[in-house]
Amino acid sequence: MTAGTSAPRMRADKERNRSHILEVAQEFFSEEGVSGSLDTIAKRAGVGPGTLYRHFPTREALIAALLQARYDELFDRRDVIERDEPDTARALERWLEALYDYSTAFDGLPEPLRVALFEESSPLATTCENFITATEGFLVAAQRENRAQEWVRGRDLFLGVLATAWVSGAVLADDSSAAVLQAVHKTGWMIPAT
Amino acid sequence: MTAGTSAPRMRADKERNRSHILEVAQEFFSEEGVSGSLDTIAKRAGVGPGTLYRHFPTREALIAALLQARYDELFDRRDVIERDEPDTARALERWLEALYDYSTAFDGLPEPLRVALFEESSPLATTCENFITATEGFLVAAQRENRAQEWVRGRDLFLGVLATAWVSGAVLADDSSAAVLQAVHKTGWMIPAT
DNA sequence: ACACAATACGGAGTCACACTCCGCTTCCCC
DNA sequence: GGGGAAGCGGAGTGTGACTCCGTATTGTGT
Repeated sequence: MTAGTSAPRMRADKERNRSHILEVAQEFFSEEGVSGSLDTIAKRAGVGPGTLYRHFPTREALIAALLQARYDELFDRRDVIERDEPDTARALERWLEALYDYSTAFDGLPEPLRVALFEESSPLATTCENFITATEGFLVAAQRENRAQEWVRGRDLFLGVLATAWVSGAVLADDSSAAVLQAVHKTGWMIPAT
Repeated sequence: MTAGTSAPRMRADKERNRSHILEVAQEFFSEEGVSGSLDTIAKRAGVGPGTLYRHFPTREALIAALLQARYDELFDRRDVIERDEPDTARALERWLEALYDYSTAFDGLPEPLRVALFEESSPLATTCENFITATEGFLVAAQRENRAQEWVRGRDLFLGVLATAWVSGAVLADDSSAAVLQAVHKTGWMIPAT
């Protein structure tokens, strides 16, 4: 059989540029947050802006490509939780923590993720959908054992995580608000074990 | 005695321009959200950009001026709640609803408010501080009667409200997520009456 | 009523960033 | 190693934030 429909093999220079841009963008977004200047990324990568935009037509596309690696890692984490966490509420909690870490990967990341939730054309949209589906899985399991409020949905919890991550983005290093808000959120959806 | 230090009386044209800019900005921000183009506001108001920036040196200053009117209204609401709501938890809840309405006044308003919380130089900063103080008042009263978790602070609840408002900013009209998140938040900080 | 500071105005100008377009280069296959 | 397709660079365009200074408007003292 052939290599499959998904990888028509790239020209060498294209592939080289693409991965180099991603490296540079990774570093740049880590320093400046996801709303830093794209032209600067191109300059730092030693390519023209045209090249950057040909590879990643929008900022969201670039972010999506960067998140791809972490995406796989996140779903590994999900599998681990599913495998060795018998307590359904605790499992859901751990999954939400994982999601939180994911959406805190870069400064300002929650914003495009939130937007993507309501624009199906965004390259981040399907990513978000997957997160919601996974969340829904953990949530339903917890609800079946009466360990989560039955009036919440996966979508709501995902938005809650995003909102918490959004707040953290501006929180001072010594401020405990992010932790408190996570606790409020958790106390809100969870039903304590009997 | 003289008119006092606070109002050195403005030149007629200055006063006229200032209030006209505010009218236009009010309408424009209502349509486009608080991150719309300032130059466009100047154009619509029939003044040069210089005039707009002389009156309101930053976007935050303009927003702050616009919020001033609603600010008074909000604190009236606080007084009403304080006067005729004997249930301390319900009083806090109503106050948080008022804050939520306030921070939903314009599209995108939660963002500058959040930023202002961590930049004391912002003209919105003192506004935020007042909100937190007021929230703290309701919260402490509720905590004294064991109707609110003792590990939350006014600042946390304010941030929680902002976060909820932030989510609502992108929510589809028929989506109930905003309401659910508010409920999660409430369930999180509140302790049911015995 | 008038002149003359003082004050405020307007809009052209600068800078930074997003994003496009096309002549030229590089690659790959025969 | 030749030729056509694929990709590249960077100059160019458009928009928005924000400044600067010559000009117009205002209020006041005479």
